Amino acid sequence: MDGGFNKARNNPFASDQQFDDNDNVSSETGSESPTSTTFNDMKLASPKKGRRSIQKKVVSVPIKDVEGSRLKGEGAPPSDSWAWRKYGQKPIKGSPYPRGYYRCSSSKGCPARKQVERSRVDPTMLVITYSCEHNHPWPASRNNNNAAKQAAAAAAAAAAAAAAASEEVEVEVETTTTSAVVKSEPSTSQPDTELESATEEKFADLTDDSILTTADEFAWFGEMETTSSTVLESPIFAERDNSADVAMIFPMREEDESLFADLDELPECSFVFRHQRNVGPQVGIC
DNA sequence: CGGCTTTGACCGGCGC
DNA sequence: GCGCCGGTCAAAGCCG
Repeated sequence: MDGGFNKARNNPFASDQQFDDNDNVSSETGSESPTSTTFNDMKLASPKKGRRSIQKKVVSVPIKDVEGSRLKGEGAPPSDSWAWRKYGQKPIKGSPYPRGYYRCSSSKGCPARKQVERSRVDPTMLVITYSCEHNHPWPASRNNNNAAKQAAAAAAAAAAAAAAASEEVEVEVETTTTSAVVKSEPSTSQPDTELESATEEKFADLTDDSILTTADEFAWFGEMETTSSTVLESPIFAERDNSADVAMIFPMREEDESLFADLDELPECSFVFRHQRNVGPQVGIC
């Protein structure tokens, strides 16, 4: 127990408690709008330990969106094409609903996490907080990059799902290596039940839509396509082409070798996507 | 049998 | 210094 906990303390994600202090839209504040999504670059300000940069994103999703996906109890997270393993649940003070803690299980060592709880201000809304770390050491070997990329992809998917899940999304992210803005206009024709496929849609368009480059450090993400092939091939995507302009924007990776060599210095989970009608590129970084 | 959920306990951070 | 609180661990049980 205690030993295990100490190990957890080595996890740069641990002790992100204080993020809430800086995160104005943290679920703790209950100030998030029912359809708001925020994605903040959280930095560990611990004066004692090495700083880690963690991004946190808060999403509010109508519960009806998640019901039928993987509902197995209160606060069940919406399916976002990535595997999340629940590792804890706690009652939160001030909220009648418990908060569930999930960790990405899509790949080993995936750093992505999320917290799911019902909004105390609107019980019909589910507040999902995605978090991912910056400056997380990447696997040195190329082989391991796949896992790392999957981890990043999961985090990216989380952000993408968050963006898609919200009718109105505005995200601003700044990292040590790049800065980006994510905006998502309300998807007027998107049925609530499509939340589950929201993330997939992003990847779907990626396969045949424009692929742009905003930062070469995203090169690794291009390969992620292969790991998400099943998602990319989802028939749902075709339908969405008309209702929203969704595209993942990736740098092409002719220089994979060199790029991966630099992964140690890259933000852990970075991706670029577009989810806005008739608008420019959007970027989500986890 | 492996993976996931549940649940109680533990620890660190923070406020008072 | 103490207590509260949030986040995580890990054992046990469940499920496919």
